Amino acid sequence: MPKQTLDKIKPAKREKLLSEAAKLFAERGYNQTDMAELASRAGVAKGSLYNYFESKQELYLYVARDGLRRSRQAVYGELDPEWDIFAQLEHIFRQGAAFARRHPEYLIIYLNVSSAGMDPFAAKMSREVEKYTADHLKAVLARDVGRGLVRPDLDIRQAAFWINSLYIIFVASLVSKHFALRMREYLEIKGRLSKAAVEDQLQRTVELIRRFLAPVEGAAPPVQERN
Amino acid sequence: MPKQTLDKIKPAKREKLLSEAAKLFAERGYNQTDMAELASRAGVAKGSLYNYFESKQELYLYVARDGLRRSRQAVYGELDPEWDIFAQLEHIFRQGAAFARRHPEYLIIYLNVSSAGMDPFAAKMSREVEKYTADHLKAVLARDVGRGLVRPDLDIRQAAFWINSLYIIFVASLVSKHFALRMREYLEIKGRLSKAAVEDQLQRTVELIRRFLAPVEGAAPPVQERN
Amino acid sequence: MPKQTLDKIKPAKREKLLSEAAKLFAERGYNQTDMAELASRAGVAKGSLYNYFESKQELYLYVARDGLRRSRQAVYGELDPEWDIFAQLEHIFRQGAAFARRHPEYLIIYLNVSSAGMDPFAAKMSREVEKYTADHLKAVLARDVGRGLVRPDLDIRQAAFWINSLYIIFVASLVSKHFALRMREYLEIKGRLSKAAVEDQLQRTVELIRRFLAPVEGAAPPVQERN
Amino acid sequence: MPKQTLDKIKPAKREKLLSEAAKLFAERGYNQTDMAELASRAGVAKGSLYNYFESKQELYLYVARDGLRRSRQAVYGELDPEWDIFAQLEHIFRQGAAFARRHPEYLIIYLNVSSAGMDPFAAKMSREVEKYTADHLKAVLARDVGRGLVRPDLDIRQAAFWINSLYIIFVASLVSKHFALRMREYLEIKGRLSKAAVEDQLQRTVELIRRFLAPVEGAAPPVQERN
DNA sequence: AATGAATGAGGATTCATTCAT
DNA sequence: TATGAATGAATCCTCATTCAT
Repeated sequence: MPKQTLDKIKPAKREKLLSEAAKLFAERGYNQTDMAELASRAGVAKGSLYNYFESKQELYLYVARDGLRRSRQAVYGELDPEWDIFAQLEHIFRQGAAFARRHPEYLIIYLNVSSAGMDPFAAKMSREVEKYTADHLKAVLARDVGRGLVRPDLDIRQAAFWINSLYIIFVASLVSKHFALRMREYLEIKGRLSKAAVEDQLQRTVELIRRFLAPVEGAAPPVQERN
Repeated sequence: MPKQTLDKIKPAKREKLLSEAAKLFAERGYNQTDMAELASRAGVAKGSLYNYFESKQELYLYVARDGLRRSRQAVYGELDPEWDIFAQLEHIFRQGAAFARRHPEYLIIYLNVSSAGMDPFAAKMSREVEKYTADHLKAVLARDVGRGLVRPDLDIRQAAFWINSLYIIFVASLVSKHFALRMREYLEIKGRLSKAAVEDQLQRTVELIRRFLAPVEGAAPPVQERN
Repeated sequence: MPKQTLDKIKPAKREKLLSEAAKLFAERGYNQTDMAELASRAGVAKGSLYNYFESKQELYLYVARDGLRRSRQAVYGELDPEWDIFAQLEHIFRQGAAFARRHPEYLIIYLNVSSAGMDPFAAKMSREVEKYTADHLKAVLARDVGRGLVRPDLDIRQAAFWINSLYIIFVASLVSKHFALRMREYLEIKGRLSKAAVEDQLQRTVELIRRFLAPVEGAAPPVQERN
Repeated sequence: MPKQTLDKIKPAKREKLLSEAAKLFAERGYNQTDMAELASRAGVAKGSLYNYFESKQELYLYVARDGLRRSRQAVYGELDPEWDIFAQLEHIFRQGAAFARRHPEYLIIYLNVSSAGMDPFAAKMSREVEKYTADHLKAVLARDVGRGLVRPDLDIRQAAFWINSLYIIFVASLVSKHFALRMREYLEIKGRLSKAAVEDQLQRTVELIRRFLAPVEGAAPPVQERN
């Protein structure tokens, strides 16, 4: 979608631009982001933005997709497909949390696709955002039902939906002022969310899911070793 | 927060104004909503808006809080505090779904408080939005632990957090284009979300929660009869 | 120019209205004065202002003329026409200074008639503002030339013009931020203008004029006694 | 205070803009001047004004200061500091009158700084406006007392104050509708102020001052020859 | 006569996008 | 290709005045 020109500029410059754009869009929201300020922060001329992208909307879309790609890389990049679902989920949550700490901007942008007035973006992005994760979760769940690690009566689609829902709320709580406050309210945490509190919450959530997935008669299956 | 003048105008006019404001804010988002268009849709003069509210921001805040009140009334208004947690949750989810159908605008506005650039609003509203539900859920859970309806080893704060998280995702899926698409993707639903599909999803989610809360040894407790 | 209704309201209310109007016009200037705020300060309804006056412009004109009348009363009201020009001038300057202290608003409004954008008012008021003083000064000067108190070669019109010019600058220095600062700059006065400094300046100015008017050969004529 | 952009546009365009701005501000006053109309008169887009200046207020301030500089240049630019005070005063009054004829707008703007509601501007400009002239007048007077051209008992600060007061009233009478009318009223001039009448008034005023400054025993000193 | 809600023209400022250099 | 000045539609808010009660 961006113009060819974008590929011709120095990678460092391109990185800087995309990174500043993501931060600014996350900070201000789409409408409140000023192309002039963006250009200035990125150290390029305002007009140059229009050499690289057709419009603000294209730029936003590109940044959002770029963020999605980075997020996916961060979360799934080092995930071994052979791990069982429990190992994968713990990995996913932990990498998600780490990514949220490093690049809250991309998660904020993701969360924003569901905002009022962002329907044009939702129409273009939602499916591609969700499909990968949905397919992955379902495939692993199905496989691990087959392996006897997950209870056989599980409704896989529902399970994937619920698990991902908890993941969304979890990462949202790490990057959104509102969701962070909500989490602290529910969990009665005073002050800022510490790294330890996040790790604790992560483990509790994964444990919750483990319990939900595990075959009923026995205890939860042992955590599979990875690397 | 609104000016006194707002109380002095005819109720029908006030209703119309607040209702159109909610719809427009939900449709366009805060920044893209034009006060002139709002006035025109509400059938009042632009200047009149400023007789009722100090600013666009005050108006938005009032509409958001008004929506919260309506939503709470719709969801909790006819809830009998004596019902057990399972009956209450089913009621809450069902009333939430009905309210989402009747007034998606208020839920959309609620979801928007967590959007980028809405921090000023989040700072003012988040706590009051979440506290009521958090306190209520925790109280009922604690009571029903005491009654033996809920397993005693339950971490009540965590449970309340997770239950409400599922509720948020559930209603979001009914009002947001993005979340609706996401739900259809996960659940492999073709076309629009039918009322029946929503009811089905509602029951599955409540059942999931019931299972999670129920004392382990026995089956899930029977659904409590209400009137 | 005001409507008849103005005469029918209680004098105290009318006084309050005119007084608040003068203060507000002086404080903010004509354009920046808000009829709503004026009404509120005066303790009347906004609509009532339009029962008393056709428009903001009429109101302003009335207040300005009213101020002129008060100022003239304060300055000339107790002046004995039989006093010589020197006694009269000292009286005028002193009463002018006292009036400036009591009612700076009216002098400020007078000074404003010469502001940019106030030509419509200048067209209506300037002559009536200036004619009285001009005629009076010239008459007394002419009389006192006849009495041998003022040098016979005096150009009476010029003298009246210059004397009044000094008077204008003198009172402007008492009520206008700019002219006060200018006076302090020229006279090298630190801090606020004290009452004593004003009296000193008054006497110096009157003495200057006395010297200018006095017949050349002799000393300045003795100050005429008045009750 | 203006933005850098102002320096980067073509001088003719900048001149046109500043000149139209001065005229419009002088014609309408600050508040009544519409940025859109200004842009249109200056032949630039409305938005461009905001590329040059942060705000209307900054623009006004710049125009006012620019006018002050031009006025000072016109009046003092060709003044030889070696001239005696009488030659200098005649030069100042004459150049002032000429400048008032060429650029009444700048003098009108100066007079406006003392208007009601212009205190924010007065606070920023008054001292810089008055200090130069005050210092200059006092210095020349002191020097010429030393040279025996001015009577030694003169209170120099007072004299400077009075002389400048007469100058202000003189130029105000050339540019302000109100002061022009006042002058015609005092001097009983019918119709417009002719150039000859202005020159006559100028000479009379300077003669008045000469008489006031001259050492008492002798006649006024002869007019000093310059080039 | 008094009130204050209603009106809408007006006006400062913003900002995505264009385009000449 | 890079730049940033130019543009003008868009938008929040003000306020003199009207008019129904």
